[in-house]
Amino acid sequence: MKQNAATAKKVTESANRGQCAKRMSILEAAGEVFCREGFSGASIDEIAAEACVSRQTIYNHYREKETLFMAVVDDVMTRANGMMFSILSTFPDRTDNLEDDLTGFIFRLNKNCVCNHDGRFLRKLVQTEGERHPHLFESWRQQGPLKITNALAALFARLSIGGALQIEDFDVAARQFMALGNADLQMLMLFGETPTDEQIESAARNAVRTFLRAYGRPQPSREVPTLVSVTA
Amino acid sequence: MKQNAATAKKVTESANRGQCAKRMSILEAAGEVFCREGFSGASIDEIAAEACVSRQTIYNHYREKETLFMAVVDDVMTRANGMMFSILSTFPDRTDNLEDDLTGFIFRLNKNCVCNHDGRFLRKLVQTEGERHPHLFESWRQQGPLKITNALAALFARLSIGGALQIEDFDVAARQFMALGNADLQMLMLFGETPTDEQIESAARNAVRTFLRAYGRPQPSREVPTLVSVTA
DNA sequence: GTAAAACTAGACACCATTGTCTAAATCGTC
DNA sequence: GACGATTTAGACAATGGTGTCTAGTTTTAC
Repeated sequence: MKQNAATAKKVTESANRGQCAKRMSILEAAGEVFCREGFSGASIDEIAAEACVSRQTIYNHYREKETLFMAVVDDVMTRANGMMFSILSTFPDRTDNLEDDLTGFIFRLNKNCVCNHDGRFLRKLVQTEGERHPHLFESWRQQGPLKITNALAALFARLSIGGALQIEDFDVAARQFMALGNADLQMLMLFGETPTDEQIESAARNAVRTFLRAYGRPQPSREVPTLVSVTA
Repeated sequence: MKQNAATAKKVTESANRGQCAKRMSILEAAGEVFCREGFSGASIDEIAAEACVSRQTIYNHYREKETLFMAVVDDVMTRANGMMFSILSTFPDRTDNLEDDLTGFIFRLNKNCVCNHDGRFLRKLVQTEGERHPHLFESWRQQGPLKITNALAALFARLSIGGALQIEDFDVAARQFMALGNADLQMLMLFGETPTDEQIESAARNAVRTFLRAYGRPQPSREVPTLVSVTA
């Protein structure tokens, strides 16, 4: 019995490993082609070639083109949301050196969620196929971007109550934080380019500097030396 | 001779008026369908139906689908750029009441360039077909968004030199101004919704308030009354 | 090694679309 | 009303894509 269970498990695992590799290969290739060509422009043959798989295998795993598309969307959304919340959990706790901590946070957010493959793919997908599949992206919107903004607002509220920031509307501040973080990257992304680490870092620094100029408490550290030198 | 020229002109004008109407009707319908379905997904028959025109007429005016697509892109780009510069010329001159003036400016910019039909169409088009036609959008990028940012930066420089703003990097400030203006609208737009005037107005107000908190000179108008009342 | 399962290559019917062609109809001008 | 230019509807071949089927090959488990 024990052996049976063990072998059975081994069988399915092993069987799945081969299948799973094919499935993942197909999903990845399909994502690439759907993203590049759009749903209508993508052909199954092209996907099969890019996945190094026969066309029939695709039809075996995913009944038809539409099913494959859904699977691709689901896959990338799940991955993107997971990454998003993972990054969100690294929001700074301490309030000493808030500028560097926030800069690091938005750098991570941009690098791993906004500018990376999945993020770009998702945005493009939502734009190109959103009208055609409204229900498909509504769930993502609810549990993705919407929750992110809420979570960010809550974190800003904590910092604000703690006295590190002076924010009246936390939701607005959260959206502005995200917007500022993308300000220097939007144009690059719109034209399909992938920003370098240096560009993302610079964008993050600019964003946080302005954000803190608007919402940070009037920095005492910078004016104290001036006063001292004057009085001296 | 005079009469000849006059009649000839009248003839061509009149002939052109009918043709021109058809052309515009086709361009508009094609834009709609290309935007909705993407290049591959759009069918000539669908465009013809939406333009209330026979398929052959489309082929008479634009030799093939690709030509039609180019014409559509060119048309919308020209119109969008014109509107953009028109709005840009309404950037505030005076520095009394800068907050209201900037709010009005970004309201106009968002309403007529970013959130309107052409703006949304162009962004979607660049995203979906940008990879397929790199040269097509490069010219637009050069003489569109890039020039806008430069112009905005120059205008901020003027305000900054005049003492109304305290900006170090004008290019960064210009990009941040645009980004803040879109902060509250981005999510709506991404999902294909058209923001209401109230939403655009509110977004503009939020954006300018934060922008001025970051870059405005420490507002004297708000503290003067306090000082006066104290001295009184 | 064997048997079952998965994969491959290619042929196939079916359908949608592109772009051409033709004959009839419509429009504007004289 | 007549004429020329434009438009229309529909037929048409050619193409390319989807999804099915089959026969043969490879992989995997035992």
